[in-house]
Amino acid sequence: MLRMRKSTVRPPEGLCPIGTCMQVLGGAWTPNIIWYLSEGPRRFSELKADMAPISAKVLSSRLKELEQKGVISRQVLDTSPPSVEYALTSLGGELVPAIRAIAKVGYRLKQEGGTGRPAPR
Amino acid sequence: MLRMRKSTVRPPEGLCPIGTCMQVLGGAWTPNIIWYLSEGPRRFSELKADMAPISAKVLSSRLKELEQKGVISRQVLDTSPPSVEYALTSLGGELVPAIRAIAKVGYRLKQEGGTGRPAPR
DNA sequence: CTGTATCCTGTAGGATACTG
DNA sequence: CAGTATCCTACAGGATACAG
Repeated sequence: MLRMRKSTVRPPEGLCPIGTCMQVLGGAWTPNIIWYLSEGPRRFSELKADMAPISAKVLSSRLKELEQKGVISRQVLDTSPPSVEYALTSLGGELVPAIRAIAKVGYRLKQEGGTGRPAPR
Repeated sequence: MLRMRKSTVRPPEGLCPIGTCMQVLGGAWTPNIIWYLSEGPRRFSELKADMAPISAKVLSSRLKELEQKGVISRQVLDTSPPSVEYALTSLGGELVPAIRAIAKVGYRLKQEGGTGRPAPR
């Protein structure tokens, strides 16, 4: 259900700095995770709910990756039942402007829908 | 050769604006294309060379997609042999800051390499 | 030079079931 | 609740060959 478009997101890395970062937000849902965490810390199930049809497996692995890269932090709260809170690290916070920039253009793109005005050279 | 990491890049779109834009720069190499075009118009073979091991097929389809979305323009110059010049449209130009933001964080990410300082809450 | 047509493969990620 | 373990498959994209 909900087949998602795939794409390779790892150009050689040496070419330009893009690759490096795309490795971070290249994964499916990754930008969304950052997005939602930018509004404040959030628990696993909350994120899961936020992101509707994401599978636990994928959410879990994206979170693990991001944690390992120092983009988010994971804190186990010893409540019962146990809950885990994820939050952006300061490094992760730096991604937010980038994400917002992307989102901003996303809007325009959706509006213009492919008008394709020639470049203003 | 040069196996590239794949990832789905199309979260439901309704969730947050990210999806919309990730559809644009989600494809492999796509950010790089924008990146190189941001330095000025460029021909097919130049881009191909810029991006080293990209296959003609992929470059071609990415370019076609981007053109269709109004992000780049394609102009056939009637030289002999014929050459084609690609350039960012004004809309495409708006992607550049986003890309740069991504690139910027890319550097940091590479440097810090996963220090993972806890969030400053 | 600028692509398109095929064929083939790896792998991201969905579904589902199960654990602490 | 917060995951992990399996199994499975669609599809992005590499290689190669060919075309205008």
